[in-house]
Amino acid sequence: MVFLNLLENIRSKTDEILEAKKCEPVKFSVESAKPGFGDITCNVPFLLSKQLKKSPQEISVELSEMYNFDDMPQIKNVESHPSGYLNFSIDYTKFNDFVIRLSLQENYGALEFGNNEKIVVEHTSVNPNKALHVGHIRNIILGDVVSKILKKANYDVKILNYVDDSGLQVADIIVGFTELGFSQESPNNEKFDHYCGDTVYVKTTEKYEFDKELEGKRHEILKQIEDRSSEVSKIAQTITRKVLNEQLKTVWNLGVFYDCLNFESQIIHSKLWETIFEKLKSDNQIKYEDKGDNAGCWVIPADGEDDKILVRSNGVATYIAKDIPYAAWKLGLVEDPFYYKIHSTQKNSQTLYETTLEGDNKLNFSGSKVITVIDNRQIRLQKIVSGLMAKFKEEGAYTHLGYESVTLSADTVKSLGLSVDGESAQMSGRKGLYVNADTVLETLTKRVYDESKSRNENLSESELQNIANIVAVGTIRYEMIKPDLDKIITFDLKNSLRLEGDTCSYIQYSYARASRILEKTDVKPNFDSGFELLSSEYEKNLIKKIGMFDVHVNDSVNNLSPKVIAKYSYELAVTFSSFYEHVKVLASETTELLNARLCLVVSFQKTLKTSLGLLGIDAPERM
RNA sequence: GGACCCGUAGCUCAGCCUGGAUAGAGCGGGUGGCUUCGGACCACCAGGCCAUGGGUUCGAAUCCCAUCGGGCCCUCCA
Repeated sequence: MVFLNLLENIRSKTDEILEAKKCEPVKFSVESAKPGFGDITCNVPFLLSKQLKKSPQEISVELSEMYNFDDMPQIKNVESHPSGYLNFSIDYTKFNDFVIRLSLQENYGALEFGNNEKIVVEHTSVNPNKALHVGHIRNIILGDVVSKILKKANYDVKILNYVDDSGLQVADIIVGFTELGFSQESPNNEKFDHYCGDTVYVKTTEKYEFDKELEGKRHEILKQIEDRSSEVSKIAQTITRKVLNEQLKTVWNLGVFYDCLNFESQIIHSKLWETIFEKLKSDNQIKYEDKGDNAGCWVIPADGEDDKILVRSNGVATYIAKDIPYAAWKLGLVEDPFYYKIHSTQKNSQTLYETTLEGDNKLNFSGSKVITVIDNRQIRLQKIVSGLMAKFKEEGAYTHLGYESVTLSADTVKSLGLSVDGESAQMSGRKGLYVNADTVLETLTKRVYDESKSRNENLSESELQNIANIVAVGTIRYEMIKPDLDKIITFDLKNSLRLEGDTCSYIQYSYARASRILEKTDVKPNFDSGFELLSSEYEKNLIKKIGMFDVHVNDSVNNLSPKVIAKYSYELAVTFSSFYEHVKVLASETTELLNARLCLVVSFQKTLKTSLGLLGIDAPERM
């Protein structure tokens, strides 16, 4: 810990001073200061004003004289600002060494939050009847980045993907195959998931409009899918597996990997529901209605809102009856009915497991905490589930990480040959109103490839491909992580191709520039020397920014907020770019200064790489 | 009818959780900077009653309430 340490030490010093002054305890803040107000700032004088019956200014002056930094050489002094704040200044002749040395460590920025506690992150969870589109990408990237951040905070993270292979959406494409005679092989080597989503699904659901008999078939088909011995069920198995495998390829291309796949069909067959249903009954969490609108149903009582029906009057469970046992399973509340087998080896060579009902291999993918990443349209359902889970385990063990959806801009809708009223449109699989993830990645990769080629004459084909891939993936990830979870992303194909300004490629470019500096000199950075020579504003700003990495990791873990790391990465890159422009490293006057600056450049690179790594973004040496 | 989310510069957004000093970025507009560690850049200018109205507070973009705009959810569908 670097900057966090300073903040905590100042906080405890302040606490001691308050105790010595016999003040009532107050909840004050110690945080990084805005430029022009020292390096670290504390608002405690404001909060004591009433209690001590003095002005914040007076208190500030008084307190500022009571600090002693003998045991904190990184702090130069504290000043009372006329506004009332206490402003602390860093002694960079000491702080530099501290930051640069620590930033070289492998686990720089790592924090102790989790105690290696097991935590389950579930994300993706897409019906295996279509290709992934940009809306799914937000879910996948958020889930992936949250997992990485939790790992950084020392949680033992297990990543799950729930494969919803038995719903109506799957039934729809099976209707297409069995009733409308769509070929079970995709034409012209088209990616199979694209074929199912773009052609079979759209065409089949289109037909429902005119052919009500066909629409009736989907329920019949759905029933047959759930009967594992039926011919239709076997076809559905084959088809959904094929689609899933294509979806996984897309996901792997984005650098996302899982530990285990859970199939909904197996959860249904596992009798988990029956177990949990009995448990709910015996714990009086649900009630049987014998009169009123819901007569004959089992319902979950919800205060304020309508009760949620769990089992219909005909005895058939509703869809929420799939989510509840799954949630309980993830939390390890029920005996695990599954065995595990290897599904595949992922692109990063990590083994991917899947659940199975036969076999003898037992593994454990449950956690004492669970985070489920699903968009906010499901917030009502998720509230019910987490409410129920809180009855079985402590409050907060089951967390729904929600976010707003991705819509398409009017221009992008137009480019799909469709029209829309207004500025943007919700995506719709049925209407063919979506942009596939593969398409976005391909378009972006091509754009970056061209850009990079025009800037570099002497790069080989494979180097160009590699750069294009790294920058394209980074760009998609960055755009999905950067906005607040509560903000709707309006996806615009053209806009997403931007490579200037606050974009991933800007950040990556700063890394590539740093690489070039190191490449152009024969001097090997020697970290045994002191770094007090780094004293210009640009150098100090960069060191401070590097040192503040842990503050942002801390913030992002505490709030489950991936965007904090995106913002930090950008700020770090901006600070370096300014340094780069104003401090000519290779033109340093003395060898000592040159060495110190080279070390700073290395320190920056390592930190940026680690920070981008949390976002699942690679840093290229050249681009 | 009920629940949740959003509203900050021409546009896209950060800051809001945890109230405090001068409300920050990017794009777009206007200047300036390559005898260059790579211009996917840097430096600067213009552009804001932080949706509106109340309240709490010594102090509100930030907390509370109401209103207005926009979105989204609420079926014995999945």
